[in-house]
Amino acid sequence: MKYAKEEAVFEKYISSGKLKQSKQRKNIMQAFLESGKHVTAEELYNAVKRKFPSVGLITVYRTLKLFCKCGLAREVCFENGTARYEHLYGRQHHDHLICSACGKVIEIEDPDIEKLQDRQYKMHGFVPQGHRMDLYGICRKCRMCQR
Amino acid sequence: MKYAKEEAVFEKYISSGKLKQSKQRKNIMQAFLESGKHVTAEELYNAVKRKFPSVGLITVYRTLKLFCKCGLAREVCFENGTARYEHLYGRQHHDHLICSACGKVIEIEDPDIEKLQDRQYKMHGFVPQGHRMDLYGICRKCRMCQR
DNA sequence: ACCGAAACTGAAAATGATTATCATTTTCAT
DNA sequence: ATGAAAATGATAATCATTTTCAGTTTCGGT
Repeated sequence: MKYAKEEAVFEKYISSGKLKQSKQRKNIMQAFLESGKHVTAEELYNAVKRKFPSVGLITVYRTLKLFCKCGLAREVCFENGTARYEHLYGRQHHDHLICSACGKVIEIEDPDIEKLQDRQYKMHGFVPQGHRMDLYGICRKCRMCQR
Repeated sequence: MKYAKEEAVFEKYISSGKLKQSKQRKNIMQAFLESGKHVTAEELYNAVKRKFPSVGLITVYRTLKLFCKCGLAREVCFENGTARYEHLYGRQHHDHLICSACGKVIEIEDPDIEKLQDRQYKMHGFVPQGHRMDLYGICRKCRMCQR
């Protein structure tokens, strides 16, 4: 029961709507919780298929949308036109520092920036919901190798 | 010659590569420079077509990519899978405050946040290239109307 | 445990945005 | 003016994602 809390969140969401449980959803959830920082629908599909070959890509898409609705995940899209899903629950919120050359993504946290973001929300009369911040640059290694 | 500087940037880029000028590119550029904050390729296509019905959507796509390469524009994608192009030249850099309910986008600037971002770049040994920050929330108006 | 309505699934087809192909036209240095 | 190189635009292709729909599963009420 490693992910009891996450499962509870999902089950609460399921029962609050008129939704139903299914083994597919359980399998997809398990694979998602074990996955790394930012998964593609397709990547998650491949991970699930290793253990449960019967699930379909379509169901993975649908289930990821559910995760977003219940607050377990968030959809973010980096450069190319493919959506990635990020964990929202049980992991620290973080921003991204991305190397434009090699594509490496470093997760960063900065409480001071968060404070200033809150200031912006207040100034404009917004209720904060969440944010994303991606810093693009060139990492040390790529800078050394010239190209 | 309202946009002389922007045109100069583009021409410099054109001549530095082995590229060529064309009336389509001029027309698309004009429409882009007159456009609002964040245009879709399709929106720009429609704007251009009003004055120059002969240009094709494909050329608009290609030309927008050129604008990105020469530093006049930047591609950003918000929620849905459609890319939007943002002015990079001759306009202040800005971040986004987005209402999740009505979709309104407010442009914000905060020098203090920029400073902290630079600190992050330094801490990780990155050379800064640019960033994007999107703050999601609910605006005052949407909060009032309950839904 | 059984039943049936409602929800879920997965395959195939549809969609929407973007890109590749290619024959034709345009640009530009000579 | 000429010709090579690049640009254009129509069509077709691609890629990620969504819709459709017939068959399957879930679950509350019996």
